[in-house]
Amino acid sequence: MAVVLLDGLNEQQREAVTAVEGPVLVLAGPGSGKTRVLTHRIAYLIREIGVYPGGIVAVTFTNKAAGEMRARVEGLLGGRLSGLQIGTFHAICARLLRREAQFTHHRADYLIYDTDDQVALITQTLNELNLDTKKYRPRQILDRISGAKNELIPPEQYQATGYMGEIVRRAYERYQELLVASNARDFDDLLMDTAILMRENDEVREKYQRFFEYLLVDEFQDTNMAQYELVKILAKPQDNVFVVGDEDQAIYGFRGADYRNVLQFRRDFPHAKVILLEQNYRSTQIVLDAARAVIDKNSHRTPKALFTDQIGGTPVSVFEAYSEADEAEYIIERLTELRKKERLEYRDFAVMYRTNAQSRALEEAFVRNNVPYRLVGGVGFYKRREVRDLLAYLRLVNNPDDAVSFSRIVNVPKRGIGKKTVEDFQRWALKQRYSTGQALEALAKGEVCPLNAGAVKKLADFYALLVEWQTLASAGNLAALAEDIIVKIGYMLHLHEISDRPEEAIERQENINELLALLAKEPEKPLGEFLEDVSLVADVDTLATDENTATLLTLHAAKGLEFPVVFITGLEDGLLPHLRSMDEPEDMAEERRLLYVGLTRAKTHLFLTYAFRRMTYGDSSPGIASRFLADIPARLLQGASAGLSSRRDYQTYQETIRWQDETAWDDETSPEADEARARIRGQIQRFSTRPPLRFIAGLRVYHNRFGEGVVIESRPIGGDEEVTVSFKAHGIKRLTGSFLAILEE
DNA sequence: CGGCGTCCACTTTTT
DNA sequence: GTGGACGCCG
Repeated sequence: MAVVLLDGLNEQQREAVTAVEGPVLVLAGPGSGKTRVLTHRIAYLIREIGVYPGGIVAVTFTNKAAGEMRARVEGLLGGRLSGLQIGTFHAICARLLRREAQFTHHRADYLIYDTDDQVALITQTLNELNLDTKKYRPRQILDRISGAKNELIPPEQYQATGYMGEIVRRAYERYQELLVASNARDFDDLLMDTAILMRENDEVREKYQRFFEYLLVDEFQDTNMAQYELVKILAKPQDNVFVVGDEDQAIYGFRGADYRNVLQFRRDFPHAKVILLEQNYRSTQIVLDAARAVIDKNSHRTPKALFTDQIGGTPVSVFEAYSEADEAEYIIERLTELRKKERLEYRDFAVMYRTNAQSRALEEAFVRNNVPYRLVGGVGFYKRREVRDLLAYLRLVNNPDDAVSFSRIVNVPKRGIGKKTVEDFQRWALKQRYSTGQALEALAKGEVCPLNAGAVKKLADFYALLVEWQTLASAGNLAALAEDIIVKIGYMLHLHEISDRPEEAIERQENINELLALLAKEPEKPLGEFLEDVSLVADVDTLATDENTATLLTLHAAKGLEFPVVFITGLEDGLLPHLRSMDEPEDMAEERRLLYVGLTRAKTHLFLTYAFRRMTYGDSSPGIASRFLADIPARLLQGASAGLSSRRDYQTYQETIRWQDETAWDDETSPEADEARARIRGQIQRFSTRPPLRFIAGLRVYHNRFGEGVVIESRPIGGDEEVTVSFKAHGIKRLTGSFLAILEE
């Protein structure tokens, strides 16, 4: 058996799998088989060491990774495992807090607020405190609160610095009160509350320290302070803690993650065994070299000697597109070509980008060319208005104290409970120290209140509906409950009313049906459990791997994945690196790591693209090649087949890059460096190609409706051209080139 | 109270 | 280019 588990592992991997006792830190480069190490280690612990599965806790970054890990361990051991805990920090904490609810401020059936809920609640808080939400941005306040929670600072311990700090302190205090009153937690609370509970309650802490015998943490570089605190506490007393990470892939700093935890781990566990996984089994040497050239520019890192058996490889292609549409067309062309030439499948291709907004142009091109694709993230299913509405109903049935859900749907569809009524109601509830649910109940029972009779009646009716649904919910059929809600509130009709176009209404209906189907899958599941599942799913989790389609995703979502062919788009200064990161060196380093993560997802083919101009906020702005591009040595690049059409342009491009390579400046921010970079960019742009135009000024053309005309000017749009034509009978029009016939040269 | 028009911020990234 | 927030008016 041991033979099977350790078979095919290299020396370092084997060492990591079998280092059973004490703390272990695995520094794992991309593609070095860390998932393999984790799964084999769990299997090894269970089969060879005889550890009880329930004593093992493995923490992953996404639910999907958790599912995959479980499947792989079960595959190795040949059967289902009960008790083995694999999940995200958030999911594991959520469960623990339910079990230990008696020691916390929340009931066991508390619910989890996502980002949108948080914004709604903080907005309510700010309004209550008479703070202008224009001046104090809800998102900003939430960021500060989130930062505090990540550092395990509850509102009462929050030290306000400055005027803004005082605002945050007051908002934090009230926001937290409202959360508790709604019996809800936000994502950060799951971690903070668990960590504080562990710190303060000896009995509970010792119970879990005993219970969690072996702790394994994946993506350790992306843990924040609260998570690391949990690791430290739960590792004791045996300190059987096994963490796997790579500082070069730390990309969640914005969420409070601190890759320095990797260094800190060595200090906190000085006797930890440190194992380096440096052999890469994923990529060609060229891909690795390109990635390395990019990441090497980051200072304060442990250099790693990544190596691969796959010598050489296909050079990395760089392409300057005219526009984002052109960029997308280029991708489709390369994809189609490679699919034929190299017999690749759609699922072998991934297109990555910095921001979700970039997916739009790509999607359009994929649809237009009938290339099947799947989008990870973006405006996810659970973020759709109709889905959120229905979920809010379910949540309110589950927990009538849920203030956010209440204000979301109390008047959706319209039932005559307007803003004024809701405000009065909330003020009264606050004064009486009632939660939302208690206030509704009191109202329905006829308790005196300052609201007028009509308003009371409407609220009482609404409450009666809720009570009815609660009965239905306890009867246990989720799908039946949801259908009853939809019918009683006339939701399908409402969908038509809020939709601008009939197709939109149909789409919304389909989303509702999808949600119903989801509910029908597990009709017996308790409502609370279903809602928790829903609130903890990330968009990455929805990535189904069985379909044969290309994948569109953000660089963040790409972590942990691999594809034979990877396109990284939008390599422009301001996008990657993102404008918002450009003035902080730490943020710039993270942008670089983000690109590094993207580059190292590729097995054999890597395409890097940027656009000469790109639509943002509805108007077009010029783009310049990302400064990161200049860090990749020319010997790894190919321009010719990447659209740098003429040999001369290609050479100039290569020379430019090579020149840069030799004059590597050490001070990244010096004026000289900036100037040099600007010059390179100028040259790259000047000598790169634009798509050749079919239509040039003076050309005589014919249009089916407008008849004969003469071209004034033309510019490329996607694979097509936008042509301005002066027609004999209709004057000047701007139209798509493919609708024009050329009469004569 | 609700409908409609205007203004504006939004685009970093996610559990 | 678009959705959400706000203000005015019926």
